[in-house]
Amino acid sequence: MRVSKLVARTLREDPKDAPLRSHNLLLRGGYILQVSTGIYTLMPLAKRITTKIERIIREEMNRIDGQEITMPVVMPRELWEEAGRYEGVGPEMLRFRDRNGNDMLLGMTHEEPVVQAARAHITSYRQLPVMMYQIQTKFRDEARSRGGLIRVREFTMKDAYSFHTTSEDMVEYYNRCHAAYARIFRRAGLKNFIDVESDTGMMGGGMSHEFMFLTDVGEDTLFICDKCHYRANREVARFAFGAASADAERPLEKVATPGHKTIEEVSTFLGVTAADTAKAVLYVHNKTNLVFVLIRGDFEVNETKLAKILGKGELRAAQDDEIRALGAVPGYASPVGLDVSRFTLLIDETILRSKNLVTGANEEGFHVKNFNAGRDLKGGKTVEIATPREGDACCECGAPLRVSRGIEIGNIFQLGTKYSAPMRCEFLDADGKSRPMIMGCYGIGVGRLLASVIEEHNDDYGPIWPMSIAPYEVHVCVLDPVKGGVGEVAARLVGELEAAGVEVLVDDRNEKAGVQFADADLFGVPLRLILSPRNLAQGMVEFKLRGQKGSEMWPVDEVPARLSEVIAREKASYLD
RNA sequence: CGGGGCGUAGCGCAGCCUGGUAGCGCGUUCGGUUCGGGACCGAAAGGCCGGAGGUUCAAACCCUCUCGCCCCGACCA
Repeated sequence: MRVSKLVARTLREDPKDAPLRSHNLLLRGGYILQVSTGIYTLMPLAKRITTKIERIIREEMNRIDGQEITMPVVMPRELWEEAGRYEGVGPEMLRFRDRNGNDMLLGMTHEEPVVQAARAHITSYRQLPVMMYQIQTKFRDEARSRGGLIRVREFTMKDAYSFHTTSEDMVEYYNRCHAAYARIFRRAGLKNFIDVESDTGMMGGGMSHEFMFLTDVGEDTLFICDKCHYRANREVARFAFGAASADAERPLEKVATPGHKTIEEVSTFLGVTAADTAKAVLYVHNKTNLVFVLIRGDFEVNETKLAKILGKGELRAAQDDEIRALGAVPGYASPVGLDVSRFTLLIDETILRSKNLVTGANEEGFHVKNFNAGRDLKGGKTVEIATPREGDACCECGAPLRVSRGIEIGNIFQLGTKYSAPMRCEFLDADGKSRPMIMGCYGIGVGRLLASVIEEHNDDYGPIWPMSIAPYEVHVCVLDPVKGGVGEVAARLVGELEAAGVEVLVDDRNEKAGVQFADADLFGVPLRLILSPRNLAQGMVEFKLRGQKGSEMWPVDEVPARLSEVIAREKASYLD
């Protein structure tokens, strides 16, 4: 390919609105073009990279017996009603009508059609297990897309679905897929990633893991134990509680706290710590059910955990009038003295471990001291819905947890029969009995992976693509092509390399060296050859690795052989 | 959905407060001189000032409404 014909305009000036390194470089190098919020065109360089990433994904999926299919982007409402998800999924699913007035939707994930396919084609245990996957466009109408390709609305995703006769078989396959994912990311050149336990979210089902690329610009918060390697997304992270307080329970005592409502105000006013208080957090679940959460003042409620406990439905913070309707007073609320049958009372484990806490008196301007849940509350359900904090003890080994940020580049779920049962995707077992298939599902965001690779591999001048996914293998700069026959030598050399199967990007423009080098840096091709009258007069060509300072001089006629050697070496370093 | 900000030439921006025939840098085109880290000189092309309505003799500029985009948060994976 010639740079003069490459559809990729590089930018000298910093694009605005692109604080993320990957976003910035993708724009400056002409890799992507925004069409709308969270919707991008991938220009030729980016397309070549994603094609290579997809090739790696295909190889690894095929290696674990995957079969590639393509499912539709547009689906009818009826299909999604079969598993009960049409109503369950929120506005992130784009819905519309076709010309006949049928309710349609844009696929954001493909459990329904893949289950339909399995149901239609698989009837016997003899045919199982099976895995089908696709690499295809998804649309999620994100409330807020951001960061270039990191978080978009339309994106290409590899999604895979496996079907099994037993949970054991599914779990075994889940582990194979787990290993395949690690290979995919390593082959794509990514090093700094881990897997974490995660929430299953709208997918539902049992255990799930997310593969996270660790970076400060990540939008997920992860808790990591460096001692036992427990690691989990904030949404599911657990931690070990300290020993229960052995203090003697003192009698309840009402104290005046005029104008002091927040935990910080109350604890400061009374001269205690936030950990000596019990915080009331009120929610409304499914529009009518009031949920009263009591948690120690120094912790925050993890709403993902809360939603899981409450089950399906909408969850929002309660309004003041709804709180008053229970007889509680906003800012001075607690379950003490309230009719517990009128709401759902959830008591976090942190409360039960503590004694003599300060909590609301349900009276304007008053709190009570020496609240002890075991003594002062009747009813209520004990739960663990506190979000861990940095330094809290690991739930497995007790060592302090470390916090890190990450970008989710892949996830794997143990779905079980969440979709196969309602959709009657069944097989006949050896006893002739009909049973729902046990499923797993596995996703990788291709664009996110690309963006993550840049985040990991770049310098001030541009991306430094790993050879395994680089848009081209070698970038040939031809300085002063009209002088000293440089252009002719370049053409001959490029022809020779291309004939040998090398992917060459050649800068055939009559541009100054600085311009060519700057663009070459933005294109990030890992190997570079520089042809100039100066070098060629000595019969030499300069060879350079992108991102490294030094360079070597190679005799012209040795270039093809030496280059293929380097390419082979580079490629091998990304093989798993 | 809440908070903040921005829409003026392909890109980055000034002009708006204080209304009076639209400007700068980069890029692009043509001619010339240069030629190893974003050269220089000269000429030129390119804008319904996001859209609609209003105020005014006159609106990029003032007012109202709308659409789009960015950042932070909420939400989601």
